[in-house]
Amino acid sequence: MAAAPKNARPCSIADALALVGEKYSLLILREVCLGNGRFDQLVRNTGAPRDVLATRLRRLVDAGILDRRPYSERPQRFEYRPTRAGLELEPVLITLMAWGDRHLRGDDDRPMVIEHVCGHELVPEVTCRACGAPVRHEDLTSHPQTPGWTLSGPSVA
Amino acid sequence: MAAAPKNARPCSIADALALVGEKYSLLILREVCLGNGRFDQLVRNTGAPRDVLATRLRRLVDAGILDRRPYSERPQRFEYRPTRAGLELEPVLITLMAWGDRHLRGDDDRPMVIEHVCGHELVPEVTCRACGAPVRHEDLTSHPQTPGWTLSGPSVA
DNA sequence: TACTGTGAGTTTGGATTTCCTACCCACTGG
DNA sequence: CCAGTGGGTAGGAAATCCAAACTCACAGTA
Repeated sequence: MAAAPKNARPCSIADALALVGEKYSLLILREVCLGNGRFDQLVRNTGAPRDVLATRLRRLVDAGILDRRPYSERPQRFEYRPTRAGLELEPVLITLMAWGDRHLRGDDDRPMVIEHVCGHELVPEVTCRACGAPVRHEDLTSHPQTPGWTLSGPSVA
Repeated sequence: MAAAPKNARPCSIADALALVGEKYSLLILREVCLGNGRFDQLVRNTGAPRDVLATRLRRLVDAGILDRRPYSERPQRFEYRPTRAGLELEPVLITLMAWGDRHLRGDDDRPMVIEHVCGHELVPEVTCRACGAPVRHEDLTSHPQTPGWTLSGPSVA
């Protein structure tokens, strides 16, 4: 998943996945968002092999999704924290988690529950900013913007 | 990414990614949601090698995310369409696409624009169903539910 | 009848990635 | 001095990916 597939539809989903779609990347981001940004915590909590973790961390830092900051000189120790771009990816994680809770588990064995400041449990909902309505498939119309690509595929081949 | 990492935090994000986190899976779902559910369209539009595509399709059908239905007998031809579970994954794709548009591109070269029935361009926003407020990192508190796992990691090791 | 094309895959063999175990280094606390 | 912890590397085995070729069934044309 290192690079976006070639000759494929140009798409920000593909681009985003090329960055964060590799195995463990989103789990790393999850832990970092939970405040667990140290190497060994990440190893324990994500289950990633140490070398893979080191590679992913470099990539995510390069991509501007994580920030690597020292929390101790002598011995030098670093901790990873989400940048603004990283934090803005959190809603994706939350939405995915809710999907997994709903479709892959019973409603009663969710491994994690998120509480919102409003006092209720967070049930995430993707809405249209303009009208506030929840997004439903039937309410959407897609408009490709790339010359040569129609809704159904490349027009010139 | 075939299976969820072992010894790692139990988590629906990990479970969901074990299903749809493999390379191309989400791009396949994107195309299927756009209505492009035929094998050769998927090959062209996702850029996936044919064998990988065949493997992914089987997996997604088994997982109940896609439905494989004949659209022609003689010759037998099949087409893939999203199930309800698949459609409910669409908001994740849309949120991810918006993130990619914002962070990986200029606002003026988005490859695809989605229009909402309300007449405006869709700008997706993840909100709290209870209070309707957009989800912000600072407003959330996570509560692990699994014995042995705290916020920062396994407590018993 | 033969000839060409299409849809939906499967097969093959090699190139990449990932995984896992072990090791290394710097330091700390006892 | 010793064991332990944080943050990595090294090396080979295992899994995955990829491109291209191949299959099979049928359709259209001539």
